[in-house]
Amino acid sequence: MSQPNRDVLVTYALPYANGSIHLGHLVGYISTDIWVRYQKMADSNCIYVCADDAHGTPIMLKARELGITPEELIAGVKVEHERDFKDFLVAFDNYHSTHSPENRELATLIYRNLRDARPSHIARRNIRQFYDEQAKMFLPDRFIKGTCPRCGTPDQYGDSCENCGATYTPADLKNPVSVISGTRPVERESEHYFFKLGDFDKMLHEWTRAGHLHEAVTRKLDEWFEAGLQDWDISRDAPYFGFEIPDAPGKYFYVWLDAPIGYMASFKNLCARRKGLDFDAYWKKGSQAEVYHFIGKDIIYFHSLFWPAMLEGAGFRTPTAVYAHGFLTVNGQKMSKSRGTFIKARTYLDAGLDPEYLRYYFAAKFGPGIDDIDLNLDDFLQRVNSDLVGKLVNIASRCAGFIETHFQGRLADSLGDDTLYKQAASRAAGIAKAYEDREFGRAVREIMELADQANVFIDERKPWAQAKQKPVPAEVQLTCTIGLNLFRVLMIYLKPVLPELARKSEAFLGVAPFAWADAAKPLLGHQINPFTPMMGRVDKAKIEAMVESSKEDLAKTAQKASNMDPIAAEISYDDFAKIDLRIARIVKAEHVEGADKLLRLSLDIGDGTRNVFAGIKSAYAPEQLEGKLTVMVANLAPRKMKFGMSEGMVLAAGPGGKDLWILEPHQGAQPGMRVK
RNA sequence: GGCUACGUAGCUCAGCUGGUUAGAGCGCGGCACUCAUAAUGCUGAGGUCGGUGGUUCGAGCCCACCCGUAGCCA
Repeated sequence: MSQPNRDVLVTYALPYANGSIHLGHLVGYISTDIWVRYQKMADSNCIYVCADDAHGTPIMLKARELGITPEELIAGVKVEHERDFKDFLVAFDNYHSTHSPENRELATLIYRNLRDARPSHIARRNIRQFYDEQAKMFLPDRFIKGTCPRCGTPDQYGDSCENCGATYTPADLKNPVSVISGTRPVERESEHYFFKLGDFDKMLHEWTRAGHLHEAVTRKLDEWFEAGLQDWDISRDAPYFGFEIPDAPGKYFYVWLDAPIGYMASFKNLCARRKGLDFDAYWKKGSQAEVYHFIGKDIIYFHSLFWPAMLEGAGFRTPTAVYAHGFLTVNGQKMSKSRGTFIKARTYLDAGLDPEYLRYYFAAKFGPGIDDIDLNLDDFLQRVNSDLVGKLVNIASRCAGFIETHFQGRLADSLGDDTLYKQAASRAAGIAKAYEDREFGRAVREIMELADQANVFIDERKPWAQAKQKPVPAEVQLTCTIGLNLFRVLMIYLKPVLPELARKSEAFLGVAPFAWADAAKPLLGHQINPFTPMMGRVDKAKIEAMVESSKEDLAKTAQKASNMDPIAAEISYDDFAKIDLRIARIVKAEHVEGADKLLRLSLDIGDGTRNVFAGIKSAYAPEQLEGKLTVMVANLAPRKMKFGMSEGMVLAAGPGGKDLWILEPHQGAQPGMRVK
């Protein structure tokens, strides 16, 4: 099945340099890694590149919050990401960053090519957008919150409602508030740069149905063609962490413009170090090399519309295929912080779980479609233990002892009856095709079927019974030689999924690293090494520990991430009871001469009026208040102020300025009633 | 709300362009074996294929509507 001379470049979507890798990410990185490892075993010249996606507002703000530069932030995250990938045996040929000289150069080149095309594929026009006057920046939709215009749910993001699913623009929100400063944003005009996607309508229409995509993906994309391809806003105003647009001071490339270019940049960075690797041979128009982008289903349209159009417009080749996969659910549900199923890669490893368990489990469920993959933790434990330890490794384990003790660790010179071996070896092409087609689930099913056959075979031959004869018959050596050769074939087939277990198997058998073609010929008359357990069983306690520490993990970060004032120290009821809160009628409200912030309120609490100065002038006019009921602290020690005595205090909430709201009781409450 | 997927035994999944009594693995029950990390083999019990209606000689597979789940909506 090997196809020499195949030049293959593979990418997986770039992780955002703003947070940790979690198990959901790993579905994609691992499945892509499996495909790449298969390609390499089958003699393709296959290269797997990736990078951190390092630009954009969230990274800029997170760095600001941490009091470090964005460069420092992304450098730290990159180290963490690379360590996580390495520990899950995801073997990139290069891992770069979109904040790199290569990416700046390529983004600039692509932009210039698009802009200078005749007619130009870049347009400029003014748009209105929300602006935070305090933070002095334009706000992305996700940084504006407000009340959903459709269902009235408060505290929803500027692009959609989590409650009713409505999508809208921030301008539709009721009471919009900037997440950054808490102030009300204002609309402001600014010039933006647009990529004229509509120029590529015909090209994309053809491209999306020319075998580069899964059928379901093509159907999904038809939505955009029907609606008509709109211009794509590729610029953002300063302050922004990214690359400044050429000849456009203060304007930056939107993070999604330079992110896919990061694939090329990472590859280019590798070309500079690896002999014989030529950037143009892969990316020039008309290139015969194959380029595959593996992605999650959430970012299909960036990769299947914008990206091919950009490449086409800028004079590069378009991808051979874009392969989208589904999302990860845990125990049948979306990953959840409160359930402890939002599991970081590092949390899994720290719990002492073997990364190959997860690689196997994902592989067993992975297919070419966009169906979600469920990590059922009970199933995970049973399936991995049964398949990997009980069936697969067990074959080696139950044969090795006989060879070692009775035959000095030497395999027989022939198989005797080679029917079963030939049968197993003949499956190579079918399993190769399953890998090639990303039908890893099918591949695993076929391989485990062979493992079952091997165990049945050993059971039938009963070497343990024969080994009781003196001298031990050669039949025992034959049986175990067949058994170990079947194990070897299985490990060759599984090497893309289980590279570490394959490495241990190679060491045990005393052979060079497995290649795909090795399955065709048995290992005979060969000295093997003593067997040592290669893989332990999944420990239920470790899974439980992982879930528990995921809960703790998220509890900590949630606390840190929240802008909310921390809840004050606990008090007893007695402490609370000391505060005498009363319903009060505002009988009079007036400005105080010489005071910027204060209003003088006369409050009636049933036993005559009291004089209270309240710092609410910025939010209320006196006439808005007169006659209203509110709540006051009635037993607060009187305080002498510049303008007179203040005999209590009214209760109000809000960050201050215009955003200040006094409390008002429901109808029926009367002045003087105690609030308790 | 619109669109695209998905919804098959307790669990995880296969089911080719519609065709006789719907499959596998795990788990569970029984039996056997004891070489092996209490691993393995044989065997058994489990499903009105999300719901309703329709097309057809015939539907898990086609159509309509509904319910549930995931993702997307520049």
